[in-house]
Amino acid sequence: MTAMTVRTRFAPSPTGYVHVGSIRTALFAWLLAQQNNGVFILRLEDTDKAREVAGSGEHIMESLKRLGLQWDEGPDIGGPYGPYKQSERLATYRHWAQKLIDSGRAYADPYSPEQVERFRTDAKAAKHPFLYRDHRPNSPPKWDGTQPLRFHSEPKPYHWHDEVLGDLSAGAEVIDDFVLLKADGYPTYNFAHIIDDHLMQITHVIRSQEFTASVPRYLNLYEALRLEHPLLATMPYVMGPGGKKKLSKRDGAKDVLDYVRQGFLPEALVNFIATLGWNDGTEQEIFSMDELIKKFSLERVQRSGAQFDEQRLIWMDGCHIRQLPLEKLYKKVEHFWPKEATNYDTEYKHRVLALVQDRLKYGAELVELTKFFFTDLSVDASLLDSSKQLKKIDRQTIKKLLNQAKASLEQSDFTLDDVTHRLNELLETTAQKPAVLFSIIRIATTQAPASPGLADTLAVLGKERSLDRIDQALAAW
RNA sequence: GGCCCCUUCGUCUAGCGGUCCAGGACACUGGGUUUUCAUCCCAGCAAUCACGGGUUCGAAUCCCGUAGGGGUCACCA
Repeated sequence: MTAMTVRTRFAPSPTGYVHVGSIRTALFAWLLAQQNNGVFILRLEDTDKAREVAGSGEHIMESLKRLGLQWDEGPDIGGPYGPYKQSERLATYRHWAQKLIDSGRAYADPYSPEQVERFRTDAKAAKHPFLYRDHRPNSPPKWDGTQPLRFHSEPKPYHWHDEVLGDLSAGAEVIDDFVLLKADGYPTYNFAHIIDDHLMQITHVIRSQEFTASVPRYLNLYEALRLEHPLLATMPYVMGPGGKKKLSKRDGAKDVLDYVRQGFLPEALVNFIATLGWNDGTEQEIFSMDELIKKFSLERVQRSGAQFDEQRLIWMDGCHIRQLPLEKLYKKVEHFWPKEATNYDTEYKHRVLALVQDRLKYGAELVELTKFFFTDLSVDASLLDSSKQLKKIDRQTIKKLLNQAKASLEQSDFTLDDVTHRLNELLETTAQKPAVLFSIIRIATTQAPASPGLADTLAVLGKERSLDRIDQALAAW
């Protein structure tokens, strides 16, 4: 007996960008497909033309691609069960709607939107849940395609299993006659996704929490259609700051592409998003893509919401950066050099990158961290005053020490070994602590509040530039 | 209001009846590594496991309540 191919899907509506919360749903669906040698499908649910945002379909695809979540079937590349854009599948939905009409399980809604709205507000005023079927017409008109088409539900209680939440149940009171086809001819999500998941042979429906309350209605519809339902898995929300509300665009949730643009590594973003609400049961925190594919499981997905913590993402990106071989890191941060770096060859930039790899947290930080390797910064004497070690030492002493350093470095060939040797020698001849002597030289040669190790920095900077900067500092201090 | 779901350090979490007066990580604090910032290493801070009842020799873990939070009740997804 051959196991059924696992087919998962990510089905966003093109109404904007994807934030961390929705991308996590996509990631888990993708991981599940990869781990089972299955198929990951991208389907665009563009059935609400009022809310649709032009270009967001492309934007979503770009986001997935940049994170490495490539789909096997989708609107741009097609596949055996296309089209993968719901607006291009209208005839299919009408066909299935007709089946329901024929079996007496769908009927035309005779009310105007205002009338339905009135039913709703009345129910709300009476602190009652709104049920359309309380107003179900006895003899609905023949459906002519201009009225909404409603599902004729058969209310009953349901028990079902959710791969994440476990066994769930709900009573008959939540089952209602929801709209299948809107007056504009487009299907609702509630109808379209069921037809598509079936036709596209989806095995696992992984979706966010707001849909769990609707599951009993879906189950009722599956029965009316005589279809088996796929495995269902509910993802908890990713919460925004404060932890009370789900992450949302309204409250400033960032586009995942923004993180990519800031130079966060895809593998770090994926690691972070995956471990926000999932872990493998060990104390491991840093996972490669391959490890995630191997170890992921729906059963270990958290049942409660998880708050988004950017600090943790920053830390994690630093971890991934440090793990990367220099050459790979070089390729990934190519776009983040200070603009002055264009005048320098790749060998020099490699040497600079090697020095800052340990302290780099994300790509965009590269500018601040390496600026002084590429351009002379104006001499800033306030750096001396803000130094814990130097603020108590008078300018004359500082300049005297710097002159001594200059004298020695003028003799150096500026290899790392020689610079190191001379710096050590200077500590002895000046009888100074490194905290004092090295700070002076460091500030003189970098004019930066922070830099890599002094000997390394000088060796990369080179003799001419280092001595030049020492002279400038001596003149200005 | 009805229905459904959730509840362990500030945050992400481990834990599926005894090895937990609760472990790890982020953040924070202090110390160490020839300067700074960072890495790395040590140490510290931090949850009476939402609360109250049971069950049990024994409960963060099982059961029942309560409270708090969230979701849903659209011709949005």
